[in-house]
Amino acid sequence: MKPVMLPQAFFNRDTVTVARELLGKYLVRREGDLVLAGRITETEAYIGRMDKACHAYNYRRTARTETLFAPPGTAYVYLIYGMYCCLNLVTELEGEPAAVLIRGLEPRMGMEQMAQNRYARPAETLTKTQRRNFLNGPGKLCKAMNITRACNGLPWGSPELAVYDGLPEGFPVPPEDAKPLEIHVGTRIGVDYAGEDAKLPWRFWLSGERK
DNA sequence: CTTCAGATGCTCT
DNA sequence: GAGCATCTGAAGA
Repeated sequence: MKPVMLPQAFFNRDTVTVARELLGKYLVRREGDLVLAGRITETEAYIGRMDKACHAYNYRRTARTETLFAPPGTAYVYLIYGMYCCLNLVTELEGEPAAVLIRGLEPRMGMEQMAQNRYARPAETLTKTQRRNFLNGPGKLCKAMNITRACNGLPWGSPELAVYDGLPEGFPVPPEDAKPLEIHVGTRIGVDYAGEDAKLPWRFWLSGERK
């Protein structure tokens, strides 16, 4: 199967649907000749129209949330806890502030570079625990792929950041990726401040994921 | 395996 | 000034 970048229309849909359907797709990060990629294993939906957990709840428009009002597929990257970045992809019609948070990946391309970005060491020197928890968190995957606030607002179609169905030419998809997806549903992480909305079943992950 | 303190700076009130 | 869509390393079970 030939790899194709998801069309922008993929993101111009209900956010919860997009979050579910992003599982198993490939996040591809490019910087010059460098190509990094990972299979998406965990996502969460955030919908400003009615969701207290969303930064743009009730259409709140500030310098930070401005990106959430951008066209579908736009990258929304923000700093959290003063140290880590989180990557989201904007969803729904332009002007509807909503996005999917990418919470977890399995590494597929550029393992060596990602190990350097994350631990400043060769991949072969990583411990079992480091290897097992390599990209299973929103801050971890951004660190590994050098996704920073400089990526905030990147429009859909930018080579620097894209989501593919399949891996780029020359990189065979592992057989395990061809198996049918087993999707789990649960509540979102770290949004207790959102009251009742914290109970919404808007987190999705593939079996095999830890946590 | 688990819990837990501490890091660190931006965002909004 | 308070709080945050997190992570790490150390210590204990």
